[in-house]
Amino acid sequence: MSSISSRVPWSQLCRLLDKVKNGKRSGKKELLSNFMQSYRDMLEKHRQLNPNDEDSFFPAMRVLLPALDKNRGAYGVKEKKLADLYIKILGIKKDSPDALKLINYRKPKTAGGSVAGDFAEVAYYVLKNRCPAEGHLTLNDVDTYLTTIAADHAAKDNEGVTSTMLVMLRSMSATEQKWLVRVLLKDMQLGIGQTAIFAAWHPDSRDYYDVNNNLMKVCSTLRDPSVRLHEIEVSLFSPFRPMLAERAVLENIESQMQNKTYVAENKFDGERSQIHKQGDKYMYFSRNGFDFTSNFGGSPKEGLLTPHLHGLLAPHVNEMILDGEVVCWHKTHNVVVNKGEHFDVKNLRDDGPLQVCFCAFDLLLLNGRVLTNLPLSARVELLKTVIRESPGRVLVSQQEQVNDKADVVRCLNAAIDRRDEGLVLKDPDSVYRPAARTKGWIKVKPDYVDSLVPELDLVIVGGFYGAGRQHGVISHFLLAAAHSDTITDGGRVTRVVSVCRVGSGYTSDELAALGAKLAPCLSKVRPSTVVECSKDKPHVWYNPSNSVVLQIRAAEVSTTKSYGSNHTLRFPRVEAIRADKTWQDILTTAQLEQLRQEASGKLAVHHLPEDSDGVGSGKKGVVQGAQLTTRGAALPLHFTPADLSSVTQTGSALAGKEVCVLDGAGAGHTKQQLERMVAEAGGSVTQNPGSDTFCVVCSKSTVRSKNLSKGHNIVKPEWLVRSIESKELLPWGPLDAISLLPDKQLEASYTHDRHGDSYTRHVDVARLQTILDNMQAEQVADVDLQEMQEDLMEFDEPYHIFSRVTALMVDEDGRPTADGEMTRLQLQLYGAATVISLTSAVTHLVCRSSDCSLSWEQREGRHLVTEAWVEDTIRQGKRLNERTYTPSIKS
DNA sequence: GCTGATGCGTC
DNA sequence: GTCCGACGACGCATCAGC
DNA sequence: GTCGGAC
Repeated sequence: MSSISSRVPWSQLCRLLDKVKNGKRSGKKELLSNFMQSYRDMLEKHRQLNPNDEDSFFPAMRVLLPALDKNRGAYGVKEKKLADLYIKILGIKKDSPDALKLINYRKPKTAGGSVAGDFAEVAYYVLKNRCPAEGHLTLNDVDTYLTTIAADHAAKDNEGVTSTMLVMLRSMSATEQKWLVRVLLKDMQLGIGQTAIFAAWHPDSRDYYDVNNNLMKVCSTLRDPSVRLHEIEVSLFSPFRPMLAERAVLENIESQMQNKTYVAENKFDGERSQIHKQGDKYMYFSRNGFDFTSNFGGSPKEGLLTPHLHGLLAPHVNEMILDGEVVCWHKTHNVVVNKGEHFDVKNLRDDGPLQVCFCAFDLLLLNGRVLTNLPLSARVELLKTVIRESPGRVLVSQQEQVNDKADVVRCLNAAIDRRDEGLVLKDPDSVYRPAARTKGWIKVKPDYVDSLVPELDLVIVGGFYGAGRQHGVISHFLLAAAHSDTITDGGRVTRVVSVCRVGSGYTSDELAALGAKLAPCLSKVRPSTVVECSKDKPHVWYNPSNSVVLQIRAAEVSTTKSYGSNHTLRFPRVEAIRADKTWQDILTTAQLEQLRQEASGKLAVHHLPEDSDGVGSGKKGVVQGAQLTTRGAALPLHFTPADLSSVTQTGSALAGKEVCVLDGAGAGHTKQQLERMVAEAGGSVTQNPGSDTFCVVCSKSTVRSKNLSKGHNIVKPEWLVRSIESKELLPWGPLDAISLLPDKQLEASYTHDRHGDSYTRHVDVARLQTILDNMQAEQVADVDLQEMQEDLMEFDEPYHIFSRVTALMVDEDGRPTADGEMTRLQLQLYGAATVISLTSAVTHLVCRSSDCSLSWEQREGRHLVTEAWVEDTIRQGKRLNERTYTPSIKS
């Protein structure tokens, strides 16, 4: 029996994914829901014929949510390996332009400005002329190949991976490869995430996934959204997503604590681990549901922990699930060692100075009884009865009551003295909610508090191009400290060494301003003042002597071999852009070393004042002059053309829209005139269209416009002028566009007939003439519309119920209408052709209303049916008699 | 056998 | 308030190239 | 892990 996935062409799924990616948010959900519903319908029918078949939506779901798919292992390929792989199987030279595009996919100059930073998109352009125009694989084929790749990677069979990739290359179009790449990279860029996708599938799917980390189960157990799952609980040997903690804001800590008594625990600095036990069988799962049983021990006879844990459990404990943290214990110093200190708790050696220690803080199941709905206080009481502490091996998290901010501050100060990572505050009445971050637990760390950590001023010496949303721009930086050994007698800094990279803490506006400030100190080669920093060469270098100083916040200083200073920072982020400082004012390597020694690397050494006022006012005098630079304070954003500064806005047709004007020829304007008009109409202008760009304006198809057409709507200057004149955004018809993205194509097909005539708008004489000319010429626009129809999804037999149906949606007066999108999609999904104006090919007029004024003569023998005919036909799986669905005829 | 790249998991 | 993606550090495993 | 931004 063939599965549904073997009847879904991969090409068709890719078209859906393209539409979802390019669609508006609400549209994304609807597209997915429609797809899921039809898949569900087919599964249901399939199951009626084959009651024992286990087929489910899983093959499709793991494509939609590849990052959540734990049912097969890693592929072992990311951008770099994929680049090598493609270069190999395409047989292109390693230094050819296309090979360089793949390897340097982030660099705009080599990869191509508009697609740089999106590896799948870069690959698409490289593959475009090198693979078939249309693929013939099904979803099931791709699913099988992916499983093969994962298996070959696990078996270290590189040749196997290469040959599978080659087979797929030969049977897929470039677009299909693009989506394959996204699945392999586990980053679909759909603009819609697990929450929405789960919600579209089944109301219980998110909760169910949270307790089993198993997409296959989610799909096979939850089939009908109207059938709810009553028991959604953690269960033995299924990894659940552990409960998380929300970040504390010390100023508001009492309201975060709901003004009641909480308990404070140590925040252990190790790795989250859940231990499942039944008799002598044990399993260990990490925070993300990965199985580390082989490291810690599947039985009392093996592993780093189970042999020591087993005997510490009370005799009556048969089944049990513990939640806690595995940390490292120093055997001779008798202390817990910070995670920052160069070890891996999962791979400790028995003969070393460190051993695994489990810090238990919750008990979720005991002897068949699920405890998640008990209050924390009750769970912890039970926890104490099932497990005995043993120094250095097992300990149970100690709790201390905290009533107000002063109590929290006292506990935090004590944590700072112990060099702990921080505190976790818990509501003793709270139940255990898998994966929830905001329902009862709060984490407090010293580095969240301004006054507790020192300012670390470092200078920018390098920049890296970003990916995804930050594509095409320098988005993160290499930072350096002053090299103490080379500071001269006069105290002048002459050399700097790298310390860390940083890529967050600033807004996008601040990043743009930073880019402008850094432009003058760009350097093609490493400046001689930057001492060579072993690994990770930045894409561009900056001269430290006139570069920008950043104030960095971090949790710890630690030693490293990755950076020239031999020091680095844990959790670095930008606190402020210090326009008032130069490289003469930055941290020195000697100071870094001192900070590292001072408090085992922890940067917080001071106490907070224990009167509650001291905290709230901490913000004031602490960070002198450390305000982040704001937009407009420094240079104008580098993408804002200066010649528009004098334009005054006179309209709002383009309010909030960013437009890129390539030329203005068609409308008798210059590029600059059009740009000014855009600004006057409230829009903004860009020279390099990005993801926020509304449209690209140009009069004819050029190399540049073709390149841009993959990610942008390319429209003609006439449309721009007409829209600005009529003071509103006119919808795009086929005549207005050089090329439209798929979602806009669909829109255009609804609002315009096949000759470009708008259903909803008045047409002036000049435009009418254009339309008439166009009808005679029968040119591009018509072809586009036909392609668009062909692109719409269709399924193979036997689900081709509407084959040989050509449908036209009509309103109650029998006139073509753009409404009824759902019915139109359903028709297309099940094999009908749909058109947007009355032609001789039309076989069915589908009326949105239950009565209709169309006469028999006007129908010319066509079927006239209500939308119910479509719905009922799909539901029953066979084409129903049209006559019983004829609308009543109005006179 | 060493080293640097690359990927995959943790935080 | 929630969700999401783009970023930071590490250690270990693996592999290609010397 | 942190962070900013979209919704």
